[in-house]
Amino acid sequence: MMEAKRKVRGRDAALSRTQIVKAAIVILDRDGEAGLTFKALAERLATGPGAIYGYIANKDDLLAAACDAIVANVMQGRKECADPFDSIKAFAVGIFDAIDERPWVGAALVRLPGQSPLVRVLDAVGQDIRALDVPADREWASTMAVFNYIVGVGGQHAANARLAHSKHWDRTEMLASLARSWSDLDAEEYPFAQSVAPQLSNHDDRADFLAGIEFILVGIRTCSRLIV
Amino acid sequence: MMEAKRKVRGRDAALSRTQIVKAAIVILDRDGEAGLTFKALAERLATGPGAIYGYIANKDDLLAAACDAIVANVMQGRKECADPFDSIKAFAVGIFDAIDERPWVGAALVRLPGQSPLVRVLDAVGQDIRALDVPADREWASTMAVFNYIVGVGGQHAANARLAHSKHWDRTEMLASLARSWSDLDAEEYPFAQSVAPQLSNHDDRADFLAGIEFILVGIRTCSRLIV
DNA sequence: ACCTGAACACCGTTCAAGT
DNA sequence: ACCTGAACACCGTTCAAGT
Repeated sequence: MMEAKRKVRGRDAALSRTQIVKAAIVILDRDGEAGLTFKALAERLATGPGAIYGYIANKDDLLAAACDAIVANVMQGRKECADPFDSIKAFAVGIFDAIDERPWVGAALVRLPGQSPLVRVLDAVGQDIRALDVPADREWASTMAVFNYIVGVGGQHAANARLAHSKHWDRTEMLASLARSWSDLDAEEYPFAQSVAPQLSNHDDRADFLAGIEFILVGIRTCSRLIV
Repeated sequence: MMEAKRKVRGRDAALSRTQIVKAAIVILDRDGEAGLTFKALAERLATGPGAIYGYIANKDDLLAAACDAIVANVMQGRKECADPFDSIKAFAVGIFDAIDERPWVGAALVRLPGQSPLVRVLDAVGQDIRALDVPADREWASTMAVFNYIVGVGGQHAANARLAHSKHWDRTEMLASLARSWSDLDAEEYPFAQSVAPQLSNHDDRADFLAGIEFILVGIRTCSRLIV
Protein backbone atom coordinates (compact mmCIF):
# COMPACT_ATOMS: atom_id res chain seq x y z
CA MET A 1 0.00 0.00 0.00
CA MET A 2 2.56 2.47 1.19
CA GLU A 3 4.91 1.44 -1.57
CA ALA A 4 2.39 2.14 -4.28
CA LYS A 5 2.01 5.64 -2.97
CA ARG A 6 5.73 6.28 -2.69
CA LYS A 7 6.10 5.48 -6.35
CA VAL A 8 4.00 8.49 -7.22
CA ARG A 9 5.11 10.92 -4.59
CA GLY A 10 8.15 10.64 -2.41
CA ARG A 11 7.76 10.73 1.34
CA ASP A 12 8.46 14.44 1.63
CA ALA A 13 8.19 15.52 -1.98
CA ALA A 14 5.92 18.51 -2.39
CA LEU A 15 2.85 18.32 -4.56
CA SER A 16 3.03 19.96 -7.97
CA ARG A 17 0.67 20.66 -10.83
CA THR A 18 2.51 18.43 -13.27
CA GLN A 19 2.63 15.64 -10.70
CA ILE A 20 -1.13 15.91 -10.24
CA VAL A 21 -1.84 16.00 -13.96
CA LYS A 22 0.38 12.98 -14.50
CA ALA A 23 -1.50 11.02 -11.86
CA ALA A 24 -4.82 12.10 -13.36
CA ILE A 25 -3.76 10.76 -16.76
CA VAL A 26 -2.88 7.40 -15.23
CA ILE A 27 -6.33 7.18 -13.64
CA LEU A 28 -8.10 8.34 -16.81
CA ASP A 29 -6.25 5.73 -18.86
CA ARG A 30 -7.08 2.97 -16.42
CA ASP A 31 -10.65 3.78 -15.36
CA GLY A 32 -11.90 6.33 -17.87
CA GLU A 33 -13.58 9.63 -17.14
CA ALA A 34 -15.87 8.09 -14.54
CA GLY A 35 -12.88 6.87 -12.57
CA LEU A 36 -11.28 10.27 -12.16
CA THR A 37 -12.51 11.58 -8.82
CA PHE A 38 -10.72 13.84 -6.40
CA LYS A 39 -10.86 11.05 -3.87
CA ALA A 40 -9.15 8.55 -6.17
CA LEU A 41 -6.65 11.17 -7.27
CA ALA A 42 -5.82 12.17 -3.70
CA GLU A 43 -5.38 8.53 -2.76
CA ARG A 44 -2.91 8.03 -5.58
CA LEU A 45 -1.01 11.11 -4.50
CA ALA A 46 -1.11 10.04 -0.86
CA THR A 47 -2.79 13.21 0.28
CA GLY A 48 -6.23 14.67 0.95
CA PRO A 49 -8.67 15.88 -1.71
CA GLY A 50 -8.32 19.46 -0.50
CA ALA A 51 -4.60 19.60 -1.23
CA ILE A 52 -5.21 19.32 -4.97
CA TYR A 53 -7.06 22.63 -5.04
CA GLY A 54 -3.81 24.42 -4.29
CA TYR A 55 -2.69 23.63 -7.83
CA ILE A 56 -5.87 22.93 -9.79
CA ALA A 57 -8.82 25.31 -10.04
CA ASN A 58 -11.50 22.63 -10.51
CA LYS A 59 -12.24 19.42 -12.34
CA ASP A 60 -12.60 21.03 -15.76
CA ASP A 61 -9.22 22.64 -15.27
CA LEU A 62 -7.75 19.26 -14.39
CA LEU A 63 -9.32 17.60 -17.43
CA ALA A 64 -8.12 20.39 -19.71
CA ALA A 65 -4.59 20.13 -18.35
CA ALA A 66 -4.54 16.36 -18.81
CA CYS A 67 -5.91 16.72 -22.33
CA ASP A 68 -3.42 19.45 -23.13
CA ALA A 69 -0.51 17.26 -22.18
CA ILE A 70 -1.66 14.59 -24.63
CA VAL A 71 -2.37 17.04 -27.44
CA ALA A 72 0.95 18.80 -26.93
CA ASN A 73 2.62 15.44 -27.24
CA VAL A 74 0.92 14.79 -30.60
CA MET A 75 2.08 18.25 -31.65
CA GLN A 76 5.67 17.51 -30.82
CA GLY A 77 5.69 14.29 -32.78
CA ARG A 78 4.57 16.12 -35.88
CA LYS A 79 6.79 15.66 -38.91
CA GLU A 80 7.45 18.33 -41.46
CA CYS A 81 5.70 17.57 -44.73
CA ALA A 82 6.48 19.11 -48.08
CA ASP A 83 2.81 19.08 -49.02
CA PRO A 84 0.48 20.92 -46.61
CA PHE A 85 -2.28 18.45 -47.48
CA ASP A 86 -0.13 15.62 -46.22
CA SER A 87 0.69 17.70 -43.18
CA ILE A 88 -2.98 18.12 -42.27
CA LYS A 89 -3.66 14.46 -42.84
CA ALA A 90 -0.71 13.42 -40.71
CA PHE A 91 -1.75 15.71 -37.90
CA ALA A 92 -5.41 14.65 -38.05
CA VAL A 93 -4.41 11.00 -37.89
CA GLY A 94 -2.14 11.81 -34.96
CA ILE A 95 -5.05 13.28 -33.05
CA PHE A 96 -7.27 10.39 -34.08
CA ASP A 97 -4.77 7.83 -32.81
CA ALA A 98 -4.36 9.71 -29.55
CA ILE A 99 -8.13 9.72 -29.05
CA ASP A 100 -8.34 6.09 -30.07
CA GLU A 101 -5.79 5.23 -27.42
CA ARG A 102 -7.35 7.53 -24.82
CA PRO A 103 -11.04 8.06 -25.45
CA TRP A 104 -11.31 10.58 -22.61
CA VAL A 105 -9.27 13.01 -24.72
CA GLY A 106 -12.08 13.07 -27.26
CA ALA A 107 -14.65 13.78 -24.59
CA ALA A 108 -12.55 16.56 -23.11
CA LEU A 109 -12.02 18.19 -26.52
CA VAL A 110 -15.74 18.52 -27.22
CA ARG A 111 -16.65 19.62 -23.74
CA LEU A 112 -14.07 22.29 -22.92
CA PRO A 113 -14.45 25.20 -25.34
CA GLY A 114 -11.74 27.79 -25.80
CA GLN A 115 -9.38 25.86 -23.55
CA SER A 116 -5.77 25.41 -24.53
CA PRO A 117 -5.99 21.91 -26.02
CA LEU A 118 -8.67 23.03 -28.45
CA VAL A 119 -6.72 26.13 -29.41
CA ARG A 120 -3.68 23.96 -30.03
CA VAL A 121 -5.61 21.78 -32.46
CA LEU A 122 -7.29 24.72 -34.15
CA ASP A 123 -4.02 26.52 -34.59
CA ALA A 124 -2.25 23.50 -36.05
CA VAL A 125 -5.02 23.07 -38.60
CA GLY A 126 -5.08 26.80 -39.33
CA GLN A 127 -1.37 26.92 -39.97
CA ASP A 128 -1.57 24.12 -42.50
CA ILE A 129 -4.61 25.62 -44.21
CA ARG A 130 -2.74 28.90 -44.43
CA ALA A 131 0.14 27.09 -46.09
CA LEU A 132 -2.29 25.94 -48.77
CA ASP A 133 -2.77 29.53 -49.91
CA VAL A 134 -6.51 29.23 -49.66
CA PRO A 135 -8.19 32.57 -50.53
CA ALA A 136 -8.29 34.75 -47.43
CA ASP A 137 -12.07 34.76 -47.20
CA ARG A 138 -12.14 30.94 -47.18
CA GLU A 139 -9.36 30.47 -44.67
CA TRP A 140 -11.48 30.56 -41.55
CA ALA A 141 -14.25 28.38 -42.92
CA SER A 142 -11.76 25.83 -44.23
CA THR A 143 -10.00 25.65 -40.91
CA MET A 144 -13.22 25.31 -38.98
CA ALA A 145 -14.47 22.55 -41.29
CA VAL A 146 -11.43 20.38 -40.62
CA PHE A 147 -11.39 21.31 -36.95
CA ASN A 148 -15.06 20.55 -36.37
CA TYR A 149 -14.76 17.26 -38.15
CA ILE A 150 -11.82 16.15 -36.02
CA VAL A 151 -13.55 17.17 -32.82
CA GLY A 152 -16.80 15.52 -33.89
CA VAL A 153 -15.18 12.19 -34.61
CA GLY A 154 -13.31 12.46 -31.33
CA GLY A 155 -16.51 13.01 -29.41
CA GLN A 156 -18.24 10.05 -31.02
CA HIS A 157 -15.25 7.87 -30.41
CA ALA A 158 -15.20 8.84 -26.76
CA ALA A 159 -18.90 8.20 -26.35
CA ASN A 160 -18.60 4.76 -27.94
CA ALA A 161 -15.70 3.86 -25.70
CA ARG A 162 -17.60 5.01 -22.64
CA LEU A 163 -20.56 2.85 -23.56
CA ALA A 164 -18.35 -0.14 -24.30
CA HIS A 165 -16.51 0.31 -21.02
CA SER A 166 -19.71 0.53 -18.99
CA LYS A 167 -21.02 -2.67 -20.56
CA HIS A 168 -17.66 -4.45 -20.44
CA TRP A 169 -17.60 -4.90 -24.19
CA ASP A 170 -14.65 -5.03 -26.52
CA ARG A 171 -14.77 -3.51 -29.98
CA THR A 172 -16.10 -6.64 -31.63
CA GLU A 173 -18.94 -7.04 -29.14
CA MET A 174 -19.69 -3.34 -29.45
CA LEU A 175 -20.05 -3.50 -33.23
CA ALA A 176 -22.00 -6.74 -33.03
CA SER A 177 -24.46 -5.19 -30.60
CA LEU A 178 -24.85 -2.10 -32.78
CA ALA A 179 -25.33 -4.25 -35.88
CA ARG A 180 -27.97 -6.29 -34.09
CA SER A 181 -29.95 -3.27 -32.93
CA TRP A 182 -29.72 -1.64 -36.35
CA SER A 183 -30.88 -4.71 -38.22
CA ASP A 184 -33.89 -4.84 -35.89
CA LEU A 185 -34.88 -1.34 -36.96
CA ASP A 186 -37.94 -0.68 -39.04
CA ALA A 187 -36.84 -0.63 -42.69
CA GLU A 188 -39.50 1.97 -43.47
CA GLU A 189 -38.37 4.43 -40.84
CA TYR A 190 -34.63 3.80 -40.96
CA PRO A 191 -33.89 2.41 -44.43
CA PHE A 192 -30.25 3.40 -44.46
CA ALA A 193 -29.25 2.25 -40.99
CA GLN A 194 -31.20 -0.98 -41.39
CA SER A 195 -29.59 -1.84 -44.72
CA VAL A 196 -26.09 -0.97 -43.63
CA ALA A 197 -26.16 -3.04 -40.44
CA PRO A 198 -24.50 -6.18 -41.89
CA GLN A 199 -21.47 -4.24 -43.10
CA LEU A 200 -21.02 -2.61 -39.74
CA SER A 201 -18.91 -5.30 -38.13
CA ASN A 202 -16.06 -5.19 -40.62
CA HIS A 203 -15.45 -1.50 -41.09
CA ASP A 204 -12.33 0.42 -40.15
CA ASP A 205 -12.82 3.53 -38.02
CA ARG A 206 -9.43 4.90 -38.90
CA ALA A 207 -9.95 4.47 -42.63
CA ASP A 208 -13.38 6.10 -42.36
CA PHE A 209 -11.86 9.00 -40.50
CA LEU A 210 -9.19 9.51 -43.11
CA ALA A 211 -11.73 9.27 -45.91
CA GLY A 212 -13.69 12.09 -44.29
CA ILE A 213 -10.60 14.27 -44.00
CA GLU A 214 -9.91 13.53 -47.65
CA PHE A 215 -13.41 14.65 -48.67
CA ILE A 216 -13.05 17.92 -46.81
CA LEU A 217 -9.60 18.65 -48.20
CA VAL A 218 -10.68 17.85 -51.74
CA GLY A 219 -13.67 20.10 -51.20
CA ILE A 220 -11.49 22.93 -49.98
CA ARG A 221 -9.12 22.43 -52.89
CA THR A 222 -11.92 22.36 -55.44
CA CYS A 223 -13.76 25.34 -54.00
CA SER A 224 -10.56 27.37 -53.89
CA ARG A 225 -9.47 26.19 -57.33
CA LEU A 226 -6.05 25.31 -56.05
CA ILE A 227 -3.68 23.64 -58.47
CA VAL A 228 -1.82 20.74 -56.97
CA MET B 1 -47.34 27.47 -6.42
CA MET B 2 -50.04 24.87 -6.64
CA GLU B 3 -51.36 26.43 -9.80
CA ALA B 4 -48.04 26.21 -11.55
CA LYS B 5 -48.01 22.50 -10.87
CA ARG B 6 -51.55 21.93 -12.03
CA LYS B 7 -50.68 23.40 -15.38
CA VAL B 8 -48.30 20.53 -15.99
CA ARG B 9 -50.20 17.67 -14.47
CA GLY B 10 -53.84 17.63 -13.53
CA ARG B 11 -54.84 16.86 -9.97
CA ASP B 12 -55.46 13.19 -10.65
CA ALA B 13 -53.87 12.77 -14.05
CA ALA B 14 -51.51 9.82 -14.16
CA LEU B 15 -47.87 10.29 -15.02
CA SER B 16 -46.75 9.32 -18.50
CA ARG B 17 -43.49 9.09 -20.37
CA THR B 18 -44.39 11.81 -22.86
CA GLN B 19 -45.52 14.07 -20.03
CA ILE B 20 -42.19 13.59 -18.29
CA VAL B 21 -40.17 14.17 -21.45
CA LYS B 22 -42.14 17.32 -22.19
CA ALA B 23 -41.43 18.66 -18.72
CA ALA B 24 -37.76 17.76 -19.09
CA ILE B 25 -37.55 19.77 -22.31
CA VAL B 26 -39.04 22.81 -20.60
CA ILE B 27 -36.42 22.61 -17.87
CA LEU B 28 -33.59 21.99 -20.33
CA ASP B 29 -34.64 25.01 -22.37
CA ARG B 30 -34.86 27.22 -19.32
CA ASP B 31 -31.89 26.11 -17.23
CA GLY B 32 -29.72 24.02 -19.52
CA GLU B 33 -28.30 20.59 -18.85
CA ALA B 34 -27.18 21.51 -15.37
CA GLY B 35 -30.74 22.47 -14.44
CA LEU B 36 -32.23 19.10 -15.28
CA THR B 37 -32.27 17.14 -12.03
CA PHE B 38 -34.74 14.52 -10.90
CA LYS B 39 -35.64 16.78 -8.02
CA ALA B 40 -36.48 19.74 -10.27
CA LEU B 41 -38.31 17.47 -12.68
CA ALA B 42 -40.34 15.84 -9.92
CA GLU B 43 -41.23 19.26 -8.53
CA ARG B 44 -42.50 20.37 -11.91
CA LEU B 45 -44.56 17.21 -12.21
CA ALA B 46 -45.84 17.59 -8.65
CA THR B 47 -44.57 14.19 -7.59
CA GLY B 48 -41.58 12.52 -5.99
CA PRO B 49 -38.29 11.72 -7.75
CA GLY B 50 -38.92 8.02 -7.46
CA ALA B 51 -42.11 8.13 -9.51
CA ILE B 52 -40.18 9.09 -12.63
CA TYR B 53 -38.34 5.79 -12.65
CA GLY B 54 -41.56 4.03 -13.49
CA TYR B 55 -41.35 5.50 -16.97
CA ILE B 56 -37.70 6.43 -17.47
CA ALA B 57 -34.77 4.04 -17.09
CA ASN B 58 -32.23 6.64 -16.04
CA LYS B 59 -30.95 10.13 -16.81
CA ASP B 60 -29.33 9.17 -20.12
CA ASP B 61 -32.60 7.63 -21.20
CA LEU B 62 -34.40 10.84 -20.30
CA LEU B 63 -31.89 12.97 -22.18
CA ALA B 64 -32.07 10.71 -25.22
CA ALA B 65 -35.86 10.84 -25.22
CA ALA B 66 -35.87 14.64 -24.97
CA CYS B 67 -33.30 14.88 -27.73
CA ASP B 68 -35.21 12.44 -29.87
CA ALA B 69 -38.35 14.53 -29.66
CA ILE B 70 -36.48 17.56 -30.99
CA VAL B 71 -34.69 15.66 -33.75
CA ALA B 72 -37.90 13.94 -34.83
CA ASN B 73 -39.47 17.37 -35.11
CA VAL B 74 -36.69 18.58 -37.41
CA MET B 75 -37.24 15.42 -39.43
CA GLN B 76 -40.92 16.10 -39.85
CA GLY B 77 -40.34 19.64 -41.05
CA ARG B 78 -38.09 18.36 -43.81
CA LYS B 79 -39.05 19.46 -47.28
CA GLU B 80 -38.65 17.34 -50.36
CA CYS B 81 -35.87 18.65 -52.56
CA ALA B 82 -35.29 17.76 -56.18
CA ASP B 83 -31.54 17.86 -55.69
CA PRO B 84 -30.18 15.53 -52.99
CA PHE B 85 -27.38 18.02 -52.32
CA ASP B 86 -29.95 20.63 -51.42
CA SER B 87 -31.75 18.06 -49.34
CA ILE B 88 -28.65 17.35 -47.25
CA LYS B 89 -27.94 21.03 -46.82
CA ALA B 90 -31.51 21.77 -45.77
CA PHE B 91 -31.47 18.95 -43.26
CA ALA B 92 -28.07 19.89 -41.87
CA VAL B 93 -29.18 23.48 -41.39
CA GLY B 94 -32.33 22.22 -39.71
CA ILE B 95 -30.27 20.30 -37.18
CA PHE B 96 -27.94 23.27 -36.75
CA ASP B 97 -30.82 25.62 -36.04
CA ALA B 98 -32.33 23.18 -33.57
CA ILE B 99 -29.02 22.94 -31.73
CA ASP B 100 -28.58 26.69 -31.90
CA GLU B 101 -31.96 27.12 -30.25
CA ARG B 102 -31.37 24.31 -27.75
CA PRO B 103 -27.68 23.77 -27.07
CA TRP B 104 -28.38 20.77 -24.86
CA VAL B 105 -29.42 18.84 -27.99
CA GLY B 106 -25.88 19.19 -29.29
CA ALA B 107 -24.44 17.89 -26.05
CA ALA B 108 -26.83 14.95 -26.00
CA LEU B 109 -26.01 14.01 -29.60
CA VAL B 110 -22.28 13.69 -28.93
CA ARG B 111 -22.68 11.89 -25.64
CA LEU B 112 -25.28 9.23 -26.34
CA PRO B 113 -23.93 6.80 -28.94
CA GLY B 114 -26.20 4.45 -30.81
CA GLN B 115 -29.29 6.03 -29.29
CA SER B 116 -32.29 6.78 -31.41
CA PRO B 117 -31.66 10.49 -32.05
CA LEU B 118 -28.24 9.73 -33.49
CA VAL B 119 -29.60 6.94 -35.65
CA ARG B 120 -32.27 9.30 -36.94
CA VAL B 121 -29.66 11.83 -38.03
CA LEU B 122 -27.37 9.20 -39.51
CA ASP B 123 -30.20 7.63 -41.43
CA ALA B 124 -31.40 10.93 -42.85
CA VAL B 125 -27.91 11.73 -44.08
CA GLY B 126 -27.45 8.21 -45.41
CA GLN B 127 -30.67 8.33 -47.38
CA ASP B 128 -29.65 11.55 -49.10
CA ILE B 129 -26.16 10.28 -49.82
CA ARG B 130 -27.69 7.18 -51.32
CA ALA B 131 -29.85 9.35 -53.55
CA LEU B 132 -26.66 10.90 -54.89
CA ASP B 133 -25.65 7.57 -56.41
CA VAL B 134 -22.28 7.69 -54.78
CA PRO B 135 -20.28 4.52 -55.58
CA ALA B 136 -21.23 1.79 -53.12
CA ASP B 137 -17.79 1.62 -51.55
CA ARG B 138 -17.88 5.35 -50.79
CA GLU B 139 -21.40 5.46 -49.42
CA TRP B 140 -20.57 4.72 -45.82
CA ALA B 141 -17.55 7.01 -45.65
CA SER B 142 -19.50 9.84 -47.28
CA THR B 143 -22.35 9.46 -44.85
CA MET B 144 -20.06 9.34 -41.85
CA ALA B 145 -18.17 12.42 -42.99
CA VAL B 146 -21.31 14.54 -43.09
CA PHE B 147 -22.66 12.95 -39.94
CA ASN B 148 -19.48 13.44 -37.92
CA TYR B 149 -19.23 17.03 -39.03
CA ILE B 150 -22.79 17.81 -37.95
CA VAL B 151 -22.32 16.14 -34.59
CA GLY B 152 -18.96 17.85 -34.07
CA VAL B 153 -20.32 21.32 -34.69
CA GLY B 154 -23.25 20.50 -32.44
CA GLY B 155 -20.96 19.48 -29.62
CA GLN B 156 -18.86 22.61 -29.89
CA HIS B 157 -21.94 24.75 -30.03
CA ALA B 158 -23.31 23.13 -26.91
CA ALA B 159 -20.03 23.54 -25.06
CA ASN B 160 -19.85 27.22 -25.98
CA ALA B 161 -23.39 27.80 -24.82
CA ARG B 162 -22.71 26.01 -21.56
CA LEU B 163 -19.69 28.20 -20.92
CA ALA B 164 -21.57 31.36 -21.84
CA HIS B 165 -24.47 30.35 -19.60
CA SER B 166 -22.24 29.66 -16.62
CA LYS B 167 -20.54 33.05 -16.97
CA HIS B 168 -23.77 34.90 -17.76
CA TRP B 169 -22.46 36.03 -21.11
CA ASP B 170 -24.38 36.70 -24.28
CA ARG B 171 -22.95 35.85 -27.69
CA THR B 172 -21.20 39.20 -28.12
CA GLU B 173 -19.50 39.01 -24.73
CA MET B 174 -18.55 35.41 -25.43
CA LEU B 175 -16.85 36.25 -28.72
CA ALA B 176 -15.22 39.33 -27.22
CA SER B 177 -13.78 37.27 -24.39
CA LEU B 178 -12.50 34.65 -26.81
CA ALA B 179 -11.00 37.32 -29.06
CA ARG B 180 -9.25 38.86 -26.08
CA SER B 181 -7.74 35.62 -24.88
CA TRP B 182 -6.64 34.65 -28.38
CA SER B 183 -4.99 37.99 -29.09
CA ASP B 184 -3.05 37.57 -25.84
CA LEU B 185 -1.61 34.29 -27.11
CA ASP B 186 2.01 33.93 -28.02
CA ALA B 187 2.33 34.61 -31.76
CA GLU B 188 5.18 32.11 -31.99
CA GLU B 189 3.26 29.24 -30.46
CA TYR B 190 -0.21 30.03 -31.81
CA PRO B 191 0.32 32.06 -34.99
CA PHE B 192 -3.02 31.23 -36.53
CA ALA B 193 -5.25 31.75 -33.52
CA GLN B 194 -3.40 34.91 -32.56
CA SER B 195 -3.71 36.45 -36.03
CA VAL B 196 -7.34 35.50 -36.47
CA ALA B 197 -8.50 36.94 -33.15
CA PRO B 198 -9.63 40.36 -34.49
CA GLN B 199 -11.96 38.79 -37.07
CA LEU B 200 -13.53 36.58 -34.47
CA SER B 201 -16.17 39.00 -33.28
CA ASN B 202 -17.92 39.45 -36.58
CA HIS B 203 -18.19 35.97 -37.94
CA ASP B 204 -21.37 34.01 -38.58
CA ASP B 205 -21.59 30.54 -37.04
CA ARG B 206 -24.37 29.48 -39.33
CA ALA B 207 -22.53 30.58 -42.47
CA ASP B 208 -19.38 28.82 -41.27
CA PHE B 209 -21.37 25.67 -40.67
CA LEU B 210 -22.88 25.75 -44.14
CA ALA B 211 -19.50 26.42 -45.72
CA GLY B 212 -18.17 23.28 -44.03
CA ILE B 213 -21.07 21.20 -45.33
CA GLU B 214 -20.39 22.62 -48.77
CA PHE B 215 -16.73 21.59 -48.62
CA ILE B 216 -17.63 18.05 -47.67
CA LEU B 217 -20.30 17.72 -50.34
CA VAL B 218 -18.04 19.12 -53.03
CA GLY B 219 -15.37 16.71 -51.86
CA ILE B 220 -17.75 13.79 -52.07
CA ARG B 221 -18.90 14.87 -55.49
CA THR B 222 -15.37 15.33 -56.78
CA CYS B 223 -14.07 12.08 -55.35
CA SER B 224 -17.02 10.19 -56.79
CA ARG B 225 -16.80 11.97 -60.12
CA LEU B 226 -20.50 12.71 -60.05
CA ILE B 227 -21.88 14.86 -62.79
CA VAL B 228 -24.31 17.49 -61.59
C1' DA C 1 3.11 27.88 3.60
C1' DC C 2 1.16 23.73 2.83
C1' DC C 3 -1.39 19.73 3.91
C1' DT C 4 -5.33 17.20 6.15
C1' DG C 5 -9.74 15.33 6.17
C1' DA C 6 -14.16 16.18 8.08
C1' DA C 7 -18.10 18.71 6.53
C1' DC C 8 -21.26 20.73 3.12
C1' DA C 9 -24.33 20.96 -0.62
C1' DC C 10 -25.57 18.48 -3.97
C1' DC C 11 -26.31 14.52 -7.32
C1' DG C 12 -28.81 9.85 -9.39
C1' DT C 13 -31.07 5.97 -7.82
C1' DT C 14 -33.47 2.70 -4.69
C1' DC C 15 -37.04 0.88 -1.95
C1' DA C 16 -40.00 0.26 2.07
C1' DA C 17 -44.10 2.32 3.27
C1' DG C 18 -48.23 4.24 2.04
C1' DT C 19 -52.79 4.98 -1.10
C1' DA D 1 -50.72 -0.68 -9.50
C1' DC D 2 -48.82 3.48 -8.68
C1' DC D 3 -46.97 7.12 -6.01
C1' DT D 4 -44.21 9.07 -2.06
C1' DG D 5 -40.18 10.70 -0.07
C1' DA D 6 -36.71 9.33 3.12
C1' DA D 7 -32.40 7.00 2.65
C1' DC D 8 -28.15 5.56 0.30
C1' DA D 9 -23.88 5.94 -2.03
C1' DC D 10 -21.48 9.06 -4.16
C1' DC D 11 -19.87 13.47 -6.21
C1' DG D 12 -16.96 18.34 -6.30
C1' DT D 13 -15.57 21.76 -3.31
C1' DT D 14 -14.59 24.31 1.03
C1' DC D 15 -12.32 25.43 5.18
C1' DA D 16 -11.07 25.19 10.04
C1' DA D 17 -7.61 22.81 12.24
C1' DG D 18 -3.25 21.03 12.28
C1' DT D 19 2.15 20.66 10.93
